[in-house]
Amino acid sequence: MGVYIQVLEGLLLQEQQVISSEKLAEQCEVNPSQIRKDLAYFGEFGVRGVGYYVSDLLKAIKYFLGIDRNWNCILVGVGNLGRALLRHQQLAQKGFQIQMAFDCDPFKIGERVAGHEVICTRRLKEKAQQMQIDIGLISTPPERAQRAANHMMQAGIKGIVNFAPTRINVSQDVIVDYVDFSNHLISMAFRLSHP
Amino acid sequence: MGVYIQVLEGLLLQEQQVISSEKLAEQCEVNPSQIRKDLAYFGEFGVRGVGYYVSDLLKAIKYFLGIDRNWNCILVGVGNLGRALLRHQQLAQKGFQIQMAFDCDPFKIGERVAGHEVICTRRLKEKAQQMQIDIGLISTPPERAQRAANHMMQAGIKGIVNFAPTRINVSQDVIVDYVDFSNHLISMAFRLSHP
DNA sequence: TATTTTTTGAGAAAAATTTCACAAGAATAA
DNA sequence: TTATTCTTGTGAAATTTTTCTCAAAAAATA
Ligand SMILES: NC(=O)c1ccc[n+]([C@@H]2O[C@H](COP(=O)([O-])OP(=O)(O)OC[C@H]3O[C@@H](n4cnc5c(N)ncnc54)[C@H](O)[C@@H]3O)[C@@H](O)[C@H]2O)c1
Ligand SMILES: NC(=O)c1ccc[n+]([C@@H]2O[C@H](COP(=O)([O-])OP(=O)(O)OC[C@H]3O[C@@H](n4cnc5c(N)ncnc54)[C@H](O)[C@@H]3O)[C@@H](O)[C@H]2O)c1
Repeated sequence: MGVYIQVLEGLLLQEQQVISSEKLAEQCEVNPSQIRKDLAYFGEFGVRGVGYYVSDLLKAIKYFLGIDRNWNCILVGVGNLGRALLRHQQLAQKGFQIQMAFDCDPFKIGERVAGHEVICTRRLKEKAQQMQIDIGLISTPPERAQRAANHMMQAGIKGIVNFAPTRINVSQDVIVDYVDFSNHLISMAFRLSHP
Repeated sequence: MGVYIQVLEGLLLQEQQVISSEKLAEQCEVNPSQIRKDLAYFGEFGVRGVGYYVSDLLKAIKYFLGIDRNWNCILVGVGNLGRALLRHQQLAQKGFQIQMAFDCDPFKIGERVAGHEVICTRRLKEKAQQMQIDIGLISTPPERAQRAANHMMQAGIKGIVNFAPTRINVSQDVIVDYVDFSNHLISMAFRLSHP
């Protein structure tokens, strides 16, 4: 589904107003029926004989996915990856604004990164509860990921995206999503080895 | 499959020598049959009544996936994300060593990042051909990703991992893998919106 | 040694996903 | 107006993935 958004945003920039499932499928590298099935799932957005109106379709997809609004995020672990994420303006443009950044390293606390003052992790609960935080991003070393998750749960955060390559245990009302780049490299290694 | 490695590596550290599909499944948050099917696909590694020998299983999985060797990588685009990747030692530990880093910004060329001298992208072909490079990582802005890919293809690179949120066109003997964090955030937004 | 327990490997069944095929709606051309 | 072309939405078919089940192998116990 993310691909559709990516390609449709591109079409919008090129000021293309209408696209057929066939053309969209080509750009997304999927089957046209796949696209029609996916889109039909949440409404009738196409016009027979014409195709889909790019702008309307984008709005519909975003509404369906729940990204027609802003989501408040915090980040724990201001290291190499954490800094990159804080400086990555596109996240905010897509509606995922990192509101605060935490670290436990006294040398990092107080430092400013991309307009954020790095705050001590011990103050996470207090700080995060002042604002309604929806999503927590973990970019600590793997052995600290569980601790970061615990802090987030104590602050009532219900969605955690974990960039550290380790599983974490959470109460069952919390949703965890794991991001692991190395999986992509592994997949690449596999595909290159089995031509 | 990446999850299995992650969890098995953890078990190895804890010096646990044997694990059953049931216990492994618990930690990986998947179904035990799933694990047995997956593992049986490339051999008989389990021992009935006992389970799987962690170390042997890891070796077998790594061999099967083609990550029992080193893969030479280069990176194009030494910005926020590029720097994070260059400084991320775990990649090299996993057998994906970033051998060279390229950028087109004259202010960045010559700079040293994590032991790498940033090289002008125009010299990519010449430099990359001196060493057998397997995989190219793209961390340029999206509008420059195609150009980066073209440079890589000219140097004979057959695997491209694209961190820029845009599709790229490649000749059919080149494998592309797309990494897009925002997909994870979108998925999280969706799951939080539909409880 | 015989019996019970544990746990895999794999065939069968179930579920989910993807693709096909085409009727029907909308635009265009005759 | 009528025929033709284009393209969606959807039921049916095909394929893939996941889960269930259990015989059989290995270890533990009696
Ligand atoms: N650097 C990358 O490109 C990259 C890529 C993929 C995954 N990752 C993963 O992301 C994580 C971070 O990687 P990195 O390269 O930024 O590491 P890093 O060591 O540069 O940064 C980790 C940061 O977390 C902080 N920290 C440690 N414990 C903490 C705690 N309990 N609370 C708050 N902050 C804490 C440290 O002070 C440090 O600033 C790692 O798990 C790594 O495997 C990194
Ligand atoms: N920063 C993040 O955390 C993050 C997260 C996810 C995805 N991304 C994606 O990764 C890419 C890079 O993000 P960033 O934040 O590092 O951006 P950035 O602007 O900091 O870095 C981009 C770098 O690419 C270089 N560059 C531009 N054109 C080039 C070319 N033709 N050849 C070589 N180098 C070139 C620029 O000089 C710059 O150094 C973007 O596409 C972004 O969407 C970034």
